Amino acid sequence: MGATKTEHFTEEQNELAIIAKALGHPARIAIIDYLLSVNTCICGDIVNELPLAQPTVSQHLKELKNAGLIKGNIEGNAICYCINHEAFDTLRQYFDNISKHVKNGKNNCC
Amino acid sequence: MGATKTEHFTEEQNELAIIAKALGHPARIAIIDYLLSVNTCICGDIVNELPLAQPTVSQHLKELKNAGLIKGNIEGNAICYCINHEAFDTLRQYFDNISKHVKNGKNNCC
DNA sequence: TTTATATATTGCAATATTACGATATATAGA
DNA sequence: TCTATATATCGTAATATTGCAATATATAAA
Repeated sequence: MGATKTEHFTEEQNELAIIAKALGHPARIAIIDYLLSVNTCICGDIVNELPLAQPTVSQHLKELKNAGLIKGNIEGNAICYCINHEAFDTLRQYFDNISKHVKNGKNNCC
Repeated sequence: MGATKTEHFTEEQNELAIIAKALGHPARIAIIDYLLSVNTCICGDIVNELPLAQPTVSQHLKELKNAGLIKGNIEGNAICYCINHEAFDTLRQYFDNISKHVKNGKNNCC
C-alpha cells in the first residue's frame, strides 16, 4: 500500500506521468521559467535565483534532469544547465494532439 | 519543513505546477487517455477501466477535477465525466510557447 | 599546497500522496 | 418502501516528497 502501482499502466502512461510529475512543483517550473528567460545555457547562478536552500535546489535540478527536461554539463567550477528540447517537444505534441482530438470530438456535453 | 513553499512563487508558477502535478500519476494519465479514446462524455464505467479499487479511482478523479482537467456532472445514478478543454488548451499554449522560444534562442550549447 | 567557490550527497524531520477496506450517501427501479 | 447500483468520504497504513543543516567532493585561483 502507498506506492504507485506503475506495473498496471503502459510505458507511455508511466513516462508521461514522470515528466508531468517533474513539472508538478512551483520551484521546478520557476527553474524552467528562468532557463527560458535567459534564453541560453546558464553556468552557476540558478541557486541564487530561487528562494530555497542550495541542497533543495540541487535536488530539484536532479529531478528535472532525471525526467529529461533539462541538461547539465560540467563547465569548470560550475555546471552549465539548459532546457532539453526533446522532452518539451514531446509534451507539446501530446497536448497538441489532445486539443485537436477534443475539437473533433463530441466532448461538449458536460 | 516538508511542505511546498508555494508563497515564494508566482501565481502562474503555482497554477501550472498544480495542473502538471495532477497529470503526474499514471492512473490519472490513463483516465485522460480513456476519456479521449471514447471521444465523448462517459457516464459511470471509469472505475471498471482501471486496475485500482473504487475509492482510489474516486480519489484520482477528484484530483483531476480539482486541477480543472476534467468536468463531472451528475447524470441520474451515475456521474458523467469528460475532458475540460480549457485546462488542456492552457497546457498546449504553454508548451507551444516553450518550443517556439527554444527554437529562436541559443539553447544549443549543452 | 592552501583557500575559495560551486555543486552533490547524507541524514532526518515534517508533510503529502497513494491505496484500500469500511462505511456513508444518493438515485433508480422493483 | 426496499433493494441494487454508483460514487464519495473516512480512517489508516505504507510510501514518497520537500526542505535544510551538515558534510563531502571537485575545480579554480591564490
